[in-house]
Amino acid sequence: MPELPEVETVMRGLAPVWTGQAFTRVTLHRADLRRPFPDGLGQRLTGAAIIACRRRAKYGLVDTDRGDTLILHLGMSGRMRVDPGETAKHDHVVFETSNGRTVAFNDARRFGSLDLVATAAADQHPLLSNIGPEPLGPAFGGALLAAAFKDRLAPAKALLLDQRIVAGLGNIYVCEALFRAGIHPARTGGSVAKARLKALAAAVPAVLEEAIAAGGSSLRDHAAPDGTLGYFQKTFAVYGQEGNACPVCGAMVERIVQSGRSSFFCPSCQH
DNA sequence: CCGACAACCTGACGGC
DNA sequence: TGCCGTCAGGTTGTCG
Repeated sequence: MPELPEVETVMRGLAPVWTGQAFTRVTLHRADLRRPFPDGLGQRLTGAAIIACRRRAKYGLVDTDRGDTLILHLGMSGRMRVDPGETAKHDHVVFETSNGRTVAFNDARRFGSLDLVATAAADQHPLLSNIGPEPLGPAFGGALLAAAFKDRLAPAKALLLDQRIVAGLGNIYVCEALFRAGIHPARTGGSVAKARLKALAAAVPAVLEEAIAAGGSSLRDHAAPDGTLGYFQKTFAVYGQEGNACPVCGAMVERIVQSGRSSFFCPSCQH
């Protein structure tokens, strides 16, 4: 569910609630999500002060003054419920902080995860060590895409989804970025023209920035009554638009399945 | 090394 | 109303 813009929005929402506060209580309602929680997670966090809330790829990182970093992944259905009032079904971990606030990690499908690692070694942790550059950072661009796509027979869709090439893209924003760049999702990486790669290098940060801006505005609205930080409503040009008109040319948006996942595209705009 | 696919788990939705 | 099949934003391991 949450891709880079959603995780970014969640961490920006968490930052003012948590930064500078200490965890006063961490309640675990189960021992695992996708993987077992680290040993002593609750005790190791309790009493620790939060220095920073940040993001790397689709992971949220919470640095503490004990030299530990909590690494959280929202999986497909994870949300952070701020001051939820009552505990709800699938509130697996509840964090209380010294400012009297409560945040519940809710994850119905339990594909999410929590890990606690040394801050200094976080980048070398197996979860993060093989992840490619941030698409909103300086290392991302046409040259990187050209190198990653060169001679590849895998479809462009699969390459953009590969976290080792570029961090944080998921099914939605890959579909949207390919649409903007005019690249058919099934086109092999190696056959994408240089000009299209350049367009793609511009489209990727553009769609992400717009999504973050939309998430930020919905965050200010605090639309969800329980303060849930998760993903936000946004309409997409092609994602989920099968059978609807392409916003650019009016042709009917199509859906194909690649590696078991839906790809949406405009057959007239994308080649 | 590369690419496809099943598996993990629950909920929402459409059809009958 | 209820049951069943299908699908969902991610990641990881296995197989050919």
